[in-house]
Amino acid sequence: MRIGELAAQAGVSRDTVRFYERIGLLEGRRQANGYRDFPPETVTWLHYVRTAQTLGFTLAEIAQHGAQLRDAPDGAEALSALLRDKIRIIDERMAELASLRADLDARVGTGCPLRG
Amino acid sequence: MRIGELAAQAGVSRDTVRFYERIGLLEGRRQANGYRDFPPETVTWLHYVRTAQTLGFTLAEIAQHGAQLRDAPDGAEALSALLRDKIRIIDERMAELASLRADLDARVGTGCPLRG
DNA sequence: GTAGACAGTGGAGTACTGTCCAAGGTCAAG
DNA sequence: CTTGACCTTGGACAGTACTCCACTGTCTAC
Repeated sequence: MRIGELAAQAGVSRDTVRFYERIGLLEGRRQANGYRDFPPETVTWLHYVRTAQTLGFTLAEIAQHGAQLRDAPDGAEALSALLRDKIRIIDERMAELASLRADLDARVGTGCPLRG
Repeated sequence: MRIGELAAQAGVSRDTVRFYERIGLLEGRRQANGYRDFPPETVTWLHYVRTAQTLGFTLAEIAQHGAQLRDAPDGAEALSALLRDKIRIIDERMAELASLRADLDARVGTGCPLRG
């Protein structure tokens, strides 16, 4: 898959793909003519990148996830472990939001919410 | 309250306070000697700023919240409205996280989660 | 009246995450 | 064999949110 198709399928720009390759978030194989060539699962990897970004990881951290995956003896289990870790973070984030929500809820309608 | 005390109570650096004043996130009253002088509720405002940042607002947007508050005929009601809006956003964010969690949950333990 | 903590300014620098551009190479179709 | 879509590179630029620095002024306590 060339860069244009990957970009379209993953919903990012070509420049973003090149940028991601530069910072090590994407592996760079090449065709004989110099064009980048990506395997289909790169699309899924980019979706994972967006997910992790949503959870507040920096691209550098996400690149490390990728490196861990490549080094793991069992790739599938390693990724499952990463995902379980993301789920834990989601649960934490939801708990934070719930407490923030309760806090805001308590302030709404009080005489002066800013001072509460 | 001078800048040092505000910074300590709000958990930000003095430079951050000065930066926030520069971009209009904070009002700048001055003592006779030129020192900044903040009312106590600025601490609460800074906490609000952190909350809004957590929810993904940029500082420019948050500064607009502040401007809206100042312009509102009923300050307390205006802030309550802002808070209700934040609660709505929190609810949306939690729904997103829940669906993300379900998605990840489904992938964990499958043969190859990345390709799913 | 001096030391030390605190305050002021302007401006430079940083990290992160892209985004754009110019100049040029590749390839399929007509 | 030219056109147009697609690809390459390097490097400049942008927006966000700080962070640091040098130099200077103010105030309190000894």
